[in-house]
Amino acid sequence: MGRHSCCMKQKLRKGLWSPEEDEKLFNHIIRFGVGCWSSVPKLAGLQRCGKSCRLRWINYLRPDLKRGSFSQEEEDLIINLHEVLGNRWSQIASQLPGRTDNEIKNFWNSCLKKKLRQRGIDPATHKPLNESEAKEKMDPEKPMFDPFPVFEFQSEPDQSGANLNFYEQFQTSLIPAHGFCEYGNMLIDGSENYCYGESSGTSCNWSCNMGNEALNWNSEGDQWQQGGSCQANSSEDNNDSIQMRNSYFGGDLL
DNA sequence: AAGTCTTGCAACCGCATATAC
DNA sequence: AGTATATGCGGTTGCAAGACT
Repeated sequence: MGRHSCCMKQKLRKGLWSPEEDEKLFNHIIRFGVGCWSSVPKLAGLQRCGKSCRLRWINYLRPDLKRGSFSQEEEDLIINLHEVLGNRWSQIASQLPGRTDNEIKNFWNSCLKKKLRQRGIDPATHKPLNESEAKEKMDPEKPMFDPFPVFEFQSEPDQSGANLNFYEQFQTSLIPAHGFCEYGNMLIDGSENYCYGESSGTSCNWSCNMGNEALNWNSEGDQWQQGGSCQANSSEDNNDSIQMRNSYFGGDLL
């Protein structure tokens, strides 16, 4: 026996919304704003749970929603973002004004997946299908997409000096040639060479300006700041390499 | 015309995280 | 610090409409 949903507990309405319910919810939020979703149904006179009201507003009633089919630009953007972010629909949606995560998720599942397969691309890995299949056969245990990729950066220059610049290693390792790379809460646009944002929780501040060589990261002692080449602080053990792990869910550097 | 299958979308469910107390 | 409640997210389901036989 599973647990009862909030609607079951309170014998609230479920299923499709009627035009009357839409009107009540819309009018309420236009007049009073969102406030606390759990109190919205009561105040708006609806036999729905707050969760249901929130979803209806976000996915359907919001005035800033863009209606209609996705443009080619939006389609390309979704594919590029999905390659970097995976199924993090809300983050993808945040890059497409007027589109909801639910809408994008549905569009991906019903349309884009098919299109990519027709082009011979595996929608899960964004790699050619035969390559993905071959890898799968070689090692069926190993997932195709590693959600916790580990990147290594050399803080000691190699013989050619090619790794002198820390952020260039960072950029080469993490950022696709074109498209986006998300690192924690930061979003890097690979084509424009910039990033922004800061990680969540207790620490981590970011500001990168790759084009003009500015790079700051400050996380309570562990820090790399720079003007030119990187000053990498490996606080734990002064290893020759710095290992950065991208936390898939939380976004903090470990 | 009627029945079945497929597709697209709206909405629900359960879980994780954030916030309040 | 621990618990309860609210919110946000992604996966999944159910249904209506169109396509197909």
